[in-house]
Amino acid sequence: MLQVAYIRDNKEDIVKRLAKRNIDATQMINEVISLDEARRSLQTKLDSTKAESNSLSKEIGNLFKSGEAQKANLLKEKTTQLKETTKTLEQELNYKADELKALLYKIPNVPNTIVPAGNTDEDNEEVFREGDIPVLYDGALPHWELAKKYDIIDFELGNKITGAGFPVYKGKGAKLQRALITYFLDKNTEAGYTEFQLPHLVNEASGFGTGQLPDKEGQMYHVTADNLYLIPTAEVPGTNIFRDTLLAESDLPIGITGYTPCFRREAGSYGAHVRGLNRLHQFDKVEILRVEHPNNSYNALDGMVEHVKDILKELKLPYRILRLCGGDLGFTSALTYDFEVFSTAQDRWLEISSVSNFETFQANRLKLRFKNSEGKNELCHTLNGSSLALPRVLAGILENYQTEDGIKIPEVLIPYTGFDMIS
RNA sequence: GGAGAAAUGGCAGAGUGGUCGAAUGCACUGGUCUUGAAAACCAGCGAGGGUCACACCUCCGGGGGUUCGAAUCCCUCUUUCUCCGCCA
Repeated sequence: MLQVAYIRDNKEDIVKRLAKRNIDATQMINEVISLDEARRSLQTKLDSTKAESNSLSKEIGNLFKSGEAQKANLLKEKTTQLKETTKTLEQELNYKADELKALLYKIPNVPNTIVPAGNTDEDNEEVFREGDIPVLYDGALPHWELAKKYDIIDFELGNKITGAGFPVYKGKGAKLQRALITYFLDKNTEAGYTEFQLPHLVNEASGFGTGQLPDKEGQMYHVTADNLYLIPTAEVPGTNIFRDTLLAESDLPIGITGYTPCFRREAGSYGAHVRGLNRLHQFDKVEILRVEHPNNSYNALDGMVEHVKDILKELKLPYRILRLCGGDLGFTSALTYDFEVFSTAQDRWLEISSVSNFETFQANRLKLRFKNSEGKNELCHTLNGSSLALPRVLAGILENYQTEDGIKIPEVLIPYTGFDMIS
């Protein structure tokens, strides 16, 4: 959520930068400003009415004390009137404030100046590419075929137990999955992130804190009996650690990491692009999350990108990094880098990580602040990224590491799997 | 699930109808002292709204009520603790 004061002071710039998302925010921005003006003038009226009745109350108290009950009772009548005025003003004020809030919830974050303009993923800007694309043997298979051939992932069994999009990992497949999780967590903690185990269900307040609510509830599984939501990403419980928090400047930066399953309802879509592990209702992910001083957040973003690069390099997977264009940028993000692994057998790029700086957009909603060197409370910057999302990394490994004799395990993972080949 | 107690500023913790946005301690900031640091002493120090700045308004877990006036009384919800029950 953007801050009203920021909108007031940077109207033109905001409209210009939001245009990169292909939205014309002029009207919304103007409405915010006029709603805020209306809100403030009501607030002023209400405040002075309350001030009057406060001072009358004091007077009444004093009169009763000095035994002048008659005078006091006269004043009481006056306060009754003021009370009614207060009530109506309060109602009007609440109405305006709600309207303003609802509108603010609808305005996405302002893209950073280096975000390229564009509509679709085709307009994303490739900024880096590394790793050799392997030449595979004749008859190389996509991962869903490999999964069947080596009996390591069972999609049909998942259908039986739950439904589409809930695969069952078996034997060496399960072990490889667990190896990846442990390896990612180890890499992250080595880089200074503190490991957390977080709840997989969150309450409504947390959903609002990170922006899944009020508009995107359809994407989450909802446990209606207890009004809880299954997390779509560890970002939700992880970021909400810091809801309503006032930090000392010396607490920054904070880096945390956590493994969680992620649950996403997603609108159903079928075809090769969502086959196998490409898109699931339940998948595993290791997330990194940072709370930063505003002066350092872009530095930190670069650091996170380097960190993810390092992991992919160790896994020896061919990948590229994209700077997302305005049209592809997430609602809450100011700048996002996507990582994609090239899947040779599918002959396409698979998104495996998304690293973003939200600047103060989340912090404003969360009320996540720190006391700065001037003693003033200032909003922190928040960032997060996947490091990494499991299914597509797994798909990438299966497809790129396949040989006619079986699937080789990347060297860095062998200490974690205890085997070097799936055959 | 049953019975009881509690929720107050960054933290701890007083405060049971008016002068309480709230004692005190810790933490923090500035100063004195010191070669420097520590200690000691002095001063400052909650948040949000509002204002050019003041004034002023709101906030004592959330919501509602009583009252001229509520941190304080009542209702309700949530959470925590203690005891009992049940259970991995």
